[in-house]
Amino acid sequence: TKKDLEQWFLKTTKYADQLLDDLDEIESGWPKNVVKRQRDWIGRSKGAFVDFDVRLASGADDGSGHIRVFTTRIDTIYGANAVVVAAEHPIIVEHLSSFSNEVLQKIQEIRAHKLNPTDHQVEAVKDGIDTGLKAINPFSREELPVWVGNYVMMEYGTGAVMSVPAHDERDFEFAKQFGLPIKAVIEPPRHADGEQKVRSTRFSVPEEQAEAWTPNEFFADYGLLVNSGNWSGKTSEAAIEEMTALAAERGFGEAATTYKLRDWGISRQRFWGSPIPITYCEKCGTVPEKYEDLPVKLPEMAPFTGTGESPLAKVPEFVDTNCPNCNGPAKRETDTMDTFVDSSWYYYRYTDPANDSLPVESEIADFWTPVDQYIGGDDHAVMHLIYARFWTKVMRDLGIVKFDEPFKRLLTQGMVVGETFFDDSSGKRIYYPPEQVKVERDAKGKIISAISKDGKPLKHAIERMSKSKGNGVDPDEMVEIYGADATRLFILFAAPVENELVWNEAGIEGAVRFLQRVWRFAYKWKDELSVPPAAAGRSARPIDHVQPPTTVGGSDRKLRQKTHQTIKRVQDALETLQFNTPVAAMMELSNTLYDSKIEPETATAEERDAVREAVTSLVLMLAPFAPHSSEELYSVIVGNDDGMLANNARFPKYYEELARADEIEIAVQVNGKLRSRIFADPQASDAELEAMAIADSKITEHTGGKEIIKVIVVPQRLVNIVVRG
RNA sequence: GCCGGAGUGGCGAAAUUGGUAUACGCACCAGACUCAAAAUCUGGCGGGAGCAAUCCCAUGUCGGUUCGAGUCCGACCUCCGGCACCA
Repeated sequence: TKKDLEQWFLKTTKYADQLLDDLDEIESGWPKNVVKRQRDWIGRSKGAFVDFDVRLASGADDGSGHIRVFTTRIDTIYGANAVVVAAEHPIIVEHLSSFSNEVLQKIQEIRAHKLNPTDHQVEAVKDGIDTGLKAINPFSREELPVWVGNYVMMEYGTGAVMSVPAHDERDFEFAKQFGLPIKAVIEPPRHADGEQKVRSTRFSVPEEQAEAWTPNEFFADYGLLVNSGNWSGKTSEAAIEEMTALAAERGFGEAATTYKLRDWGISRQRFWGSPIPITYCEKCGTVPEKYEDLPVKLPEMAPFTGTGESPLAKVPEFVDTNCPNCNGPAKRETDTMDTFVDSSWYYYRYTDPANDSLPVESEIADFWTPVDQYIGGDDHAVMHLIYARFWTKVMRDLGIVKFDEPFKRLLTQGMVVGETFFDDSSGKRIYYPPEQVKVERDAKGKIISAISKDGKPLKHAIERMSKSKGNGVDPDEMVEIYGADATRLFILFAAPVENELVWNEAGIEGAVRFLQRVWRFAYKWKDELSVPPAAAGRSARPIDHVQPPTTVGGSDRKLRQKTHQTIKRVQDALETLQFNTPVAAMMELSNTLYDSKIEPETATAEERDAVREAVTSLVLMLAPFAPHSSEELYSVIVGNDDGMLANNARFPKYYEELARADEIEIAVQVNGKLRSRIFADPQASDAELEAMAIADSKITEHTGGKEIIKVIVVPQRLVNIVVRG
């Protein structure tokens, strides 16, 4: 069909090495598991191609050439007992007429099973048949049978492998299944004393009978070559290098690298999407649309064909066109592009969205990109994030951008997930909404059993929320009940962004209470909060709501200290994209405000300033987390409704000297065990701390009558006294 | 099977990266207010012993390094995720 033969591809494989190697460049800014998945997906494998000459069953050389296999273990080639090819391999197609019915039937069977994998069997059973063809091992000149095997994939490597059962698990299984000879040619390496280097002892060759011996286990590690002609005695590493070189020299092979990554098939048979701007002319062949006639526009309407062919093919006004080259009759390509094509470069387009002659102006793209921080779900780890990286490299090669990688840092936020219940006895999962399921739980809340209303026992899982699974939470409902701010605050507070969040409404009340506490406190101090007239005047300069250090000591001191510590904590956390801990820090500040017991009626001038500073800072820091409440409270503070932006508000400034404590608590340990705490001036010297610690009454109880061997002082933190006796 | 990641209270989670484990919140218990309830406020809240000061044990398990380990090293157990005949 058209789909098989006329797909449009982008040559991602051409960039496979760059896509893999450049990961090193961005690794530090990307989540580990995404980098790993990309590496696996690209799947670079270094090895060699080796050509096996083909003979007919009669032994005659019919000139049908050779079968090329890919192997990473050319050092094991003397152990090959067969060449196994995929059912779709050209050599099979070529010789179909010469095969027996039995062989033909097996080939059909394997092909059919591949097209229609009935079940996802964990362990697929090895299957295959000897075709009768022969292949000559170019190293040993041995004649080997050519088999068709269901475990060889046409899509990877060359679609043909040399089967070395003693040193490959799959070949081993295959050989056992069909009683093929198993010959060991790699021996585990040994130390000089004869002890095996490789920990596994499941494979060892009894030396005197190595030739006749059939192992009952395979050994897949590197080792020393045996039974390999002149190569015997070499290490795997050396043999791989030298045998590959020899193959290249003699012309029956070469070093080769293969990838799991495939070229990117971008053809889609849809009535929507970006058209592929190509026409097919009877005279000129495949001709791209003229630059000035771009973009090609899709018709408004297209019928569904039901045949798998693009609906656009049934729209003559679209399909029939003139050749951009000779102006003769021509047909348009009716496939449209994969949506990943668009998502590969939308972020560049954002920088220059109105440009009608270019995707993006190079200078503008260079100014804004690469993207400093990209955020998305880790479901895009391989698809979108590889395509976008590929696209960027192509743009770079076209001279549009000057860098290799589109996203310097990547954050994969976790998803909100919920419990799902389903019945899969029919083979398909039929989901039941949680409210229709009777659930029995143990003391820890773990599900013991789940039964549907009509009495069916159900399986359960925790999955990404979706309508079809019935485990979704309606955000509007949450907003209705708790408010948008509390809902948002709770989600941010409940867990680190990258964690999955199992939805549980229980905690959301805490967020509501916190916002209410802040709100109540601010209103209690309403009349005291307004900014001093000097600062309130509108100016182009941002308003600093935080005053530099003035007072030292006093009841306001503690509050100011907490305020400035909180500012630092929130600021640091936001810079590293942590959103749960800053919420905790702000809750602490709010608690300190209540604990301070400073009342508007009785407060001193310094206390009023301290409270104003604390509340204002809290309101400003809350802006990213609870924007509505924050704006409302801010209007109370500045006395107008223009909002933070118009008022030039800025994130509160933190002063190191104010954040610093007057007195710090120092842990005192004896032999590493906490025995006491002392309070000391932060400036106290190590010697002073040591003296205080040794003099402490709780400490003398533990050190009395014992010899002090040494004392470790960690500045600002602890003193550890090591005693003996 | 192979490859990653993670195991801390009843629960979600903190811990300045080797320095006072359990911050903050939820749930729970008690008290205040109330005719009562809700809301709010106050106190408690890892386990064990003790009237108490205090002591012992505890970050999946076992061992190691260190004055000191949730954090580093080794082995194992469990859970989650990815790949799944990739030659």
